[in-house]
Amino acid sequence: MASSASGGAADGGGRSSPPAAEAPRAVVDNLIDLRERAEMLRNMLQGSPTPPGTPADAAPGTSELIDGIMSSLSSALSAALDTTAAGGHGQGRRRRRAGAVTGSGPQRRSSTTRRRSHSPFLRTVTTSTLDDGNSWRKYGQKHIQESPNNPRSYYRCTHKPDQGCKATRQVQASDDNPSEFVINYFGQHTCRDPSTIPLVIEAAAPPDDCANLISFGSTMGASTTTHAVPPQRPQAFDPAMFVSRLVGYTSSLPAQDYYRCGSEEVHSSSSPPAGELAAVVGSAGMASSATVVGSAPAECWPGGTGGGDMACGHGAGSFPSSPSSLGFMTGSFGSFGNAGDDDMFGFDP
DNA sequence: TGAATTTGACCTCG
DNA sequence: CGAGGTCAAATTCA
Repeated sequence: MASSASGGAADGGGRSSPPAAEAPRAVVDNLIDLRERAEMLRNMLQGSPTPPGTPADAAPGTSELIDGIMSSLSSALSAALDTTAAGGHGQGRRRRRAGAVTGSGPQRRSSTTRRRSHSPFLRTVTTSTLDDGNSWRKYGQKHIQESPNNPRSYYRCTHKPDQGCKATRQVQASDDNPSEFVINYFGQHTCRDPSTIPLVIEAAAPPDDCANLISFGSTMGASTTTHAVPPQRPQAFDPAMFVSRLVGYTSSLPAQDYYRCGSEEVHSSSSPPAGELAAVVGSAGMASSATVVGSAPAECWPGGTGGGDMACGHGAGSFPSSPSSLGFMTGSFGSFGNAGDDDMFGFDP
């Protein structure tokens, strides 16, 4: 309940006004709820049996309408989250520190601190190397209760100051295998570092022979698992095509082997249930057999009430079976479409 | 000397 | 109130 009881805003400079901080949160909640309902509505419409002979796109207007609604909701949600997270971009905070001379006196940190539970995207990778192809700046380390022996290190994208990239990660040595690291990724890279620029989609549509295939594999010879997507609804919205469009592919590469989006990468460590989509988003230069074992926070994926419908990264990055869910995930997986902006929830068709 | 890391204080959330 | 996440001065490194 974001109770601002603690601390009180009475002290000079105090934390940002509680109502102002609470309002965006409520907006976000409402937007999430709205989007969830829209998604349900679309599922209902798409799930309803269509008379034989009816064109696959029986109700294009309805579908597009809902798509538009959800897109708008995603954008609004993104903006709201941005507002909430940014909190006014308080800068020039000074902390009281023994021996430190602070000219303007201690100022309270503005409410930019957000628990990771509110982050729109999370995936966990177990890897033996800290190098994932991105450049990170360490900004903190802390001993946490659940594993006192392995302090958790906090990294943010090197390009945050200059490009405002919001990607962060937490690195922790594995309890089971100290030589491995458990890395939690939050947010996504919006930076345009040349080494992390994603492959550009050159073709307008994937070839027919791979339209229903999503493959999993790594560039280093890890096992490749191919999952066939049942031709459930031959409608305008083809999940596989959507994923292909999402992550891109090049004509020079086997479309099944590389799915990439931004600089984020996702490996599949296990086979998702049949009928469920999953994708590998390969990171440039990623050369480890990292496995995704994490999942997104529940609030991240409306509709994912634990039933597995929304499973951003859950169980090896499995995708939701619902196209609409996919659409929602799309925005969260990479920065594309609206360049430079927070594409966390938006996607550009 | 500038960039990256360390580290303790500060802040939010449950 | 404690745990976890972030900030930023201090420190280290290239």
